[in-house]
Amino acid sequence: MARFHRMRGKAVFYPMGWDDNGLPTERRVQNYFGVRCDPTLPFDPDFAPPSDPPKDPIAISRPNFVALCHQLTAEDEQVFEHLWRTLGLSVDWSHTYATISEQAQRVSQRGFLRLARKGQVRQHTAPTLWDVDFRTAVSQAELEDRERPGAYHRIHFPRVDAPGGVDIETTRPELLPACVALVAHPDDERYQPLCGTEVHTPMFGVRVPVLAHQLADPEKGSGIAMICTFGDTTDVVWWRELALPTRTIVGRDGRLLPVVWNSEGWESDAPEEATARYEELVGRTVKQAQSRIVEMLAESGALIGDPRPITHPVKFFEKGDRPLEIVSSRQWFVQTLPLRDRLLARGDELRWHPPYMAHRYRAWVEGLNADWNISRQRFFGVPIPVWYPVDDSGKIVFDTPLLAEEDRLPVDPSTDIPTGYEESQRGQPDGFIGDPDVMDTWATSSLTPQIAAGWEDDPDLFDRVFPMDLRPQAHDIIRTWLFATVVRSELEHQSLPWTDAAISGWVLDPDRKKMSKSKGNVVTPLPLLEKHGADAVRYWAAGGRPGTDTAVDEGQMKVGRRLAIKVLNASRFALGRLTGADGTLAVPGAEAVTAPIDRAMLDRLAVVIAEATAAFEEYDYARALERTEAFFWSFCDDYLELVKTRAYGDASEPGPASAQAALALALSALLRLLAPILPFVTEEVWSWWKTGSIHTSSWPTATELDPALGDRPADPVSVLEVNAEVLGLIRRAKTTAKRSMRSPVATLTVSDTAERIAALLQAEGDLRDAGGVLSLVTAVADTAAVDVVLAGGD
RNA sequence: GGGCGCUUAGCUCAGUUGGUUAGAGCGCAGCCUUCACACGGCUGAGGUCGGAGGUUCGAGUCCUCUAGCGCCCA
Repeated sequence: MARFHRMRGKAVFYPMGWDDNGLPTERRVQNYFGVRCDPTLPFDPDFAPPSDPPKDPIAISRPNFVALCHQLTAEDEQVFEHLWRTLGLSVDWSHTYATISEQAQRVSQRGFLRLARKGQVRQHTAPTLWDVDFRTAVSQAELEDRERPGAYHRIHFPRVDAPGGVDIETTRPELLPACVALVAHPDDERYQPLCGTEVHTPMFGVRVPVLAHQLADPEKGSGIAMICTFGDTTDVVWWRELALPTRTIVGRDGRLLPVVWNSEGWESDAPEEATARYEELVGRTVKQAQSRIVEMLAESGALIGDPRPITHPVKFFEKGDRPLEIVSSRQWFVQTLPLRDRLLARGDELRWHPPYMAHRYRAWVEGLNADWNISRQRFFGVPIPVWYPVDDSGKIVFDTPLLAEEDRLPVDPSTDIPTGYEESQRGQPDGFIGDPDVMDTWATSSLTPQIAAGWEDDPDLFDRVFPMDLRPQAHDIIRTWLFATVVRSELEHQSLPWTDAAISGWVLDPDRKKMSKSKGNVVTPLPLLEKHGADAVRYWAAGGRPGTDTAVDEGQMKVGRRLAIKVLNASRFALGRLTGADGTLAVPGAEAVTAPIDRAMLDRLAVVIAEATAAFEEYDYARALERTEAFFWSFCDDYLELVKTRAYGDASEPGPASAQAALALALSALLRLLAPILPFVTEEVWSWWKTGSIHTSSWPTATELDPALGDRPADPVSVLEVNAEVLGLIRRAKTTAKRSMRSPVATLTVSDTAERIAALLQAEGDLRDAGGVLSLVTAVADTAAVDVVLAGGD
């Protein structure tokens, strides 16, 4: 697309960006060097990673860890740049950016501070999706559901003030100590009498109310559920809407936290039993705690019947290995829920390629259920540019954060000092403390248009390129990269960040399976580029229509290579005819095109140019290529064969001059039509007879053929098509007779309509030469027929 | 459960507003090597368009229902 628009005369701004901050880099660094980050350790200026990564990771300080991240991403970027250059991406490498660079950090932190001052990013303590292995919060956009085995456990809750009780069913019995209420649907007659009463949690003796809420599903389990803080996102909704207390038992490491029963918030009518029971659970992982509590529930008689196995969707961090927990923690949130309508309008305003991808965006925005949590408890990322005062008792005052000044950016609050303080006051009473978190990687990559365009650093560039024209990306990150970028642009500039989004599919393995490291079916591009050549690989890639997944197909790469070689050979022929006896190029002017068949070929070419141009304008490079390629093959197979003999003639004769002029016009246009897809072979051929790069030449237009075609309308019956058809029949006759294509035809008899016969005879000489026809007989008839009598036949 | 996409020759896919015998490439078969191309050329065989019903003079192409596959969201 960049090459097409550049040839159309635009100054194309096409930077490359490396998104190198974030978890994937951390994980790669851990595995590559055999280290892990322990932020409590001091910086070791002499640390060097061992040459062989040890089995047990070495704990290193955060600055050491971050240094290794920078080192490895720099190496990886070299590899990628080499790859993209080999592939022939026409990137302006002088505008390369990286999301961890100082400039990107400055933009990212500035973006954060602008929102913070407007109150559009705020911190508060809230139930947060939490990965217990990575020990970080994650956002709604990073969730995925995975089907996992589980079981419904039926548990009896006795009433407090009356005999009897109620059975609930839960897949998370280990959260029983965190139960804060039971809930049933308000219309569920079975439980209406219970609503407003209290029950005891079994074994822990905690009084919890029975409440009604429309989200309780009468069909699910026994129709009444226990609300725990927090088992899933529905618990969070109930907790918020029913104003329930919080009883947190799952820690950030995924293990059960200590609880003092009968202390405030943990009131129990059976504190001794609760303490004894909980003793057995504390410190265990969620999974371990579950098996133990089920045993205890069975012993105590509270478990009714056997657990009933089911398979159900469980929420995971997309990069995680264990189910997410929900913990209450202090995080920074970008407001997205109040923006929903504006974001939907922006989605409608954006031009999507293909258009149906707009549905993905709409579904995502309509389904938003939480503001965007951008705090991450990780190490390699852009720091949140905030400190907090510490009061005289040593307590952190979160409500009055100290925002960094914009002219100081980028800052790292863990080493930099807020204005008005001294380093000695860090962590001290009446001092300050830095926010320890970094931002979600999407919080920075959502600003890539601003980073690339030099927002506030280069106003001239920014004015010229923002909003941009095109975001190219795959469909899996519509809800993250695309969505987040729209959010930030809306908040900061009240506009779309780009007018168009071209959404690609995935590259699948040769068996049409999704590539994954764990399956071991990853195909890397460089060996394919080395084996088939960049033009060939690009040809295959260009066949992947927008939005459609495409399997790696070496067969298609071979076809692409054949096309490239064909371009070389056809060009060699055409240019050979345009070279005079003295070896210099001699191209007759366009007005020399007089032969009807030459004009017919150019008529077709004019249509192809229009079609390819329209397709590229719609970002449909696949269609543009298809149209051009189809024309090119028939150009070679039929037109070149028909005019070959004439083209060898003397340029001072009208016939040869017409053919040569037409060849030059067609070759010039064809090379340029193919240049965006096959940049290397077209540039090579261009250099044989033109000055300058084909990639800065002008895109072909139908009007450039006007000097040859005039304003004459295209013939209703194409001289080229009729003659190509008859030539095909001659070839068939020769093939059937197992004769060489050069063997002569004694008599060719063609019967057809007067119109088609007339068209045929417009190129009689060419047809005779190409088919080796000694005698041509034509007849006007209602039934079309072609009879080929080969000479010297047996 | 809601939504989106796909289902056309052995394989991968085109078929734009419904209109003459449904196209391409790969693969397959056969033939052809001086004069652009054997890292080739030519020719050929092979589908009635997932299924059912409907609208229409006419449907792969519009509508309804239905099956299977994939994806997104809940």
